[in-house]
Amino acid sequence: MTAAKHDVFQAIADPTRREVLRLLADKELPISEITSHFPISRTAVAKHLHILSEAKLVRGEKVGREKIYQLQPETLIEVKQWLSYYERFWDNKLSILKHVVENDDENGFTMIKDDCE
Amino acid sequence: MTAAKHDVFQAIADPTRREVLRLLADKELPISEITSHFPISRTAVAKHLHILSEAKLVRGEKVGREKIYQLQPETLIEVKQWLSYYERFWDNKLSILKHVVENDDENGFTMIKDDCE
DNA sequence: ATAAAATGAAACCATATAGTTTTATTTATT
DNA sequence: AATAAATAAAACTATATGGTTTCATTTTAT
Repeated sequence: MTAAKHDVFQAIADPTRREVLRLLADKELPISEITSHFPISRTAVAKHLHILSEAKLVRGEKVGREKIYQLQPETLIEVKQWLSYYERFWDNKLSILKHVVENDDENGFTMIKDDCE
Repeated sequence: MTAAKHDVFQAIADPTRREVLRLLADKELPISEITSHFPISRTAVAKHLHILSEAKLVRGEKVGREKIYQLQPETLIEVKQWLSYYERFWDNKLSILKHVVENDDENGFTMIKDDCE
């Protein structure tokens, strides 16, 4: 197959699309419901869904008059594989922790120590 | 800190920039050398490096008349963290293997089974 | 002291991106 | 049968992106 116009990396580059993926991770949803979570038009959301669809991150099925989208999470494995090349640089967990702490307020994560039994 | 114009996800969206990261993973290089690996102008490469720099994926240091760029791999941890949210969908290795096999010729990877002792 | 090397910076260009509004089509509902 | 709901498709817009060429600056070399 020839490479599609949008690949996974481009697809996840947009913050709105990443939010859409998060939504669909919880459950499959029709376009209108997805739209209700964003301040943009339904048409704009539909376009994002097309891009996600091209990248195979999401799959849409027409049911009655609505089109229901669901996450296709396996595709993200491509990203994981790409990342794995760089894991050698931080396969020691300390470097990860260091980075996370240093960027605590930037990344929108609240960090909780994993093994605080 | 306010979000920079380019974040990690946008930075890695471009194939050329991903190749640049690969190059720098091996060793730090000056702009001109990086350029020699691509069919585009030095100026274009410099721009890519600026974007990677904004995203903190690389760091450039001026040494004499050249500017030497090196990889800043910790930043990729942000991507790993983002991905981890979806790991629950394929934390069973079979689904990963399934995906990899099905897309063998598309992703340019040769897969070797990990634990084939 | 000049010339060459390496980069920086500016101006420009074509296309892509992310959004809009408008119009049409399909499918329920009443 | 008529209306409302959900989406599809098209046309348009502003800005971003990825590239170019040209000119200036800084730093070796000869």
